[in-house]
Amino acid sequence: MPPGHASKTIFVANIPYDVSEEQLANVFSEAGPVNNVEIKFDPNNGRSKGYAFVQFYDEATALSAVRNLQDAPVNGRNLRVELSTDEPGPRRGGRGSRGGIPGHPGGPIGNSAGGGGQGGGPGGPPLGGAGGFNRSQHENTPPVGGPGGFDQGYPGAGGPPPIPHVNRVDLTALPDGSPLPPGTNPTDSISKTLAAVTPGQMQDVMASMKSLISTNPEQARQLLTSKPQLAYALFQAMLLMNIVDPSVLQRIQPLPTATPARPPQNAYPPYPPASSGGPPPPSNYPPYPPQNGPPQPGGPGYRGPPPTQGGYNNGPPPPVGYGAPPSSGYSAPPPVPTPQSQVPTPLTGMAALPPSAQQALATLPEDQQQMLLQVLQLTPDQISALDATQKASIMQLRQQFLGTAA
DNA sequence: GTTGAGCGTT
Repeated sequence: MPPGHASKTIFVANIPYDVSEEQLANVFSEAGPVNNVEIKFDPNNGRSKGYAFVQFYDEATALSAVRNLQDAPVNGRNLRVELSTDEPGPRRGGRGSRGGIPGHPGGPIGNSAGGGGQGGGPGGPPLGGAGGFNRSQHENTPPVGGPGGFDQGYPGAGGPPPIPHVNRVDLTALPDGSPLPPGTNPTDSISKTLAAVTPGQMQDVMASMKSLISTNPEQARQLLTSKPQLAYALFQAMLLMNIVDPSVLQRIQPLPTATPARPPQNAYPPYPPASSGGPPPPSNYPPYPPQNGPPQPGGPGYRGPPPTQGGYNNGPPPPVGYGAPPSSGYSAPPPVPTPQSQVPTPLTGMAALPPSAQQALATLPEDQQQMLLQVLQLTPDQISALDATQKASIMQLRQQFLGTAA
């Protein structure tokens, strides 16, 4: 590398064997947007070699990571963090397009790992999904919002001293909420706010929240319960970004007797927000990095069994996707009727559908069947009350399952 | 435990 030109990649050693790339990404997203994480594995035993390369989008962030995350404790070991000296071998870059991720041990990690707490990328195709991070080794457009989570100081620039490795959020610095203009409701206000946020900013916020949750869960809990509007906004953002499947909503039980911490006015508003003139949500979210699909044992990329992750995600995996979206790219999450309002569960049942639609539905998991049934049986009045994005989603589903959009 | 891999060829 040219002299004076620092690397965007840092070398991280002393990583516990059971830490996943996602977890590392969480840790290092503290310094700024992370482009790629590669833990090196021993091909013979599938075990982590205890070191990794973390690539950022720019040198300043890499330096910040070295400064701020030096000796950061992760699962009981203190990370050693340095700028990486050597570039990866000459094989990188030019070659890797022949059916699969070349050589990368994307397998042993990334299925149920990670602080996200939800396995299986909902938006991604069930097979052959892209890796968890941007796999490109070359110049990559950094996320909007630019580098840096904190302390972009260069060495010697008189920056602040490295901060300790615990996320601290000054809860008192946040407003409890601001009064809404008359005639607006919290739901729309949140939607509008989200619509004004760029995908890059959204990703930054998500990364920060994930990081907080994994490093300081108790404070994350306090934050979310004391600012329910934030919790709502984050969840809606996750829907927009395809991080969670809308069917998750149907599995959320309303708390029996709610804690006092609830959204400011009415109880949890339904998603999507009912009519009202709010602008449709931004539809340009790239598919959020889906989890690495585990390679098939015996397949080219397989490097042995994944290291077991402690404690995350022991529940059943969520269903993948919503049944076979026909086209590529982002499609807005189909509106999910919530139990508490609007769709009075007109479960006329499968019988009301044409046989072909019944067959298609039968291949889906139970909860998706129910969701689709509801969507497919919306009345024209109900549909016309939705915004354009949602209508489009419904039309697409109806076209797919009923053969007609009307 | 501490600086990255390896079937192939348009």
